[in-house]
Amino acid sequence: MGCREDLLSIYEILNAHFGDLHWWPADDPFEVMVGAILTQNTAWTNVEKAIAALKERRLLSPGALLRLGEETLAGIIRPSGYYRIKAKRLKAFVRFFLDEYEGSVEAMSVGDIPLLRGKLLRVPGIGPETADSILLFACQKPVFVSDAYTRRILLRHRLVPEDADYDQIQTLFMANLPPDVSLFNQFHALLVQTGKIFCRKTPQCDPCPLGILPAETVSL
DNA sequence: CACCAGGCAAGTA
DNA sequence: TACTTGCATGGT
Repeated sequence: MGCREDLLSIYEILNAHFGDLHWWPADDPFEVMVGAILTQNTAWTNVEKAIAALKERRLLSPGALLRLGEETLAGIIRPSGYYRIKAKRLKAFVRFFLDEYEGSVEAMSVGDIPLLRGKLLRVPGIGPETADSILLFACQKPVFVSDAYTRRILLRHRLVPEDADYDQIQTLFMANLPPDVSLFNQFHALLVQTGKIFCRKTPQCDPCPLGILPAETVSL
């Protein structure tokens, strides 16, 4: 009854149901990082509008964003919500990215993971999930990304206690799965996809442990 | 109309 | 340390 079997079982079920989701939806690693900041507590459809607005103006590059005024940037990313604070966060991240790595994802991806994660967490506006999303989806590091859906799904399946925090949930996955970038990528994508459809906040699937995943699925 | 969305940081006690 | 609140648009 180890949780390892549960996690592998969930993965197999969801993977069979949804197939390859090939995340992150972006054209290049820098767009991944920008998207990771813009999607904080925000519906992805809103982020798409903001990304599109940046692309239309050819502003989706570290240099362009560095030169752009914060107020101007805020106006452009307005549809993503929290636009003033996100403009500040994007500017802070771009300064970090250029100062430390000259805007090179390859340069950033050299060196050990805990050190890089620590540096990302020092950038104002980058917390655990945003840092881990950048590490996994932009830098291709074997880091598991947890999020609100991951937490909710595990809670409703009673696989973690109510008070489990981000790091505990991340550790649960990383201690029980091989450190494989493709696996972590697909697993996170599957959890988000599942969450959007079967594990929303209000719809009536309250503390029900098993009705969440697709019908023929679970037997945990 | 109310509620939610792929968080994070600052304020309070 | 442990809660609480602000940030904000667009979809259901």
